[in-house]
Amino acid sequence: MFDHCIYFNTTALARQLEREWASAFAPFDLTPPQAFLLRAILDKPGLLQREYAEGMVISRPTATRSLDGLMVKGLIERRSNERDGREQSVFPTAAAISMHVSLNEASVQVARRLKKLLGTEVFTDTVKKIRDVSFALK
Amino acid sequence: MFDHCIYFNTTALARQLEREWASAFAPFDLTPPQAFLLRAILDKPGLLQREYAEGMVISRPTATRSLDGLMVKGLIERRSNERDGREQSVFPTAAAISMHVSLNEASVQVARRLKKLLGTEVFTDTVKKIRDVSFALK
DNA sequence: TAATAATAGTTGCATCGCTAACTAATGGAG
DNA sequence: CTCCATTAGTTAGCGATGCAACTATTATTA
Repeated sequence: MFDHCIYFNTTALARQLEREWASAFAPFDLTPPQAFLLRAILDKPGLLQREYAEGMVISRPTATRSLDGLMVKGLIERRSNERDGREQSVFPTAAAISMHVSLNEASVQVARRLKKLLGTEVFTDTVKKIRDVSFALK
Repeated sequence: MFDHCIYFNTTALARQLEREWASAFAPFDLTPPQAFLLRAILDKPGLLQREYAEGMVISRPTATRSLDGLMVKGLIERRSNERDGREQSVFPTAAAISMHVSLNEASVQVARRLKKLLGTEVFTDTVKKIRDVSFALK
């Protein structure tokens, strides 16, 4: 019934992909949102929470709680900024740093499997189109 | 950083689209998931909860709770099946039926706007590609 | 027929996401 | 310098979603 609806099909796909990446990150005891946020922090440590929120395209409240979760797991730490008391810079702990490579690898493997399943070209073009729509909506 | 990641871009787009359709359905006091489920029921009344769950690509527990919400709003009713005591058929109330046309229209209008924004061809092709990935993951 | 398996639906629990509203700190205008 | 606006982050409250485990009912099998 909603075959041509971009909302319906995108949200459905998002849920399916969530499951794929959940399996991939399960060995690390991380959910996909946690894992992606951590990967962003590992890639560019020391940014503000706000900046990670922007990068992940989530609201700041969501970022607060995701970071809370990562802190409970001992994977990040917040450091207050001296020049501006409002800001908090986020850094990965040693435990997180030791996961860096394998975390990225886990994600790459899922993507690789999908690429094979769909064909590299289709895969790449699909991602590009999704990004285009996303960009147009900003 | 996740520019080429299908998970990241799809979930981000899903959240953006959620917002677009939320505005469209706000006048009806319905969230997008509620509105889409109701539209499915209006389109094909009398199916089992399980069947609507399948159609919407959500789990049965989620369907249970979404239908609870629609029932509280007086938009659907559940009827126990006599031949099989486990089953419950779902029907729209008169109140829901009176919303049918304008509900669909509200959704069409958002889609129309996006189509214009992106170009009909790009739009259609994007939806098709998203569906292809979704199908491949089944 | 009695025991077991399968199915429909629900409930408990957890995560993720949002908006609105809040606190605390900084910046700017007067 | 003081008042007001802005900004970073948090909290409260809600809905959506899933998995695991449960109840009730029906179907199957021995």
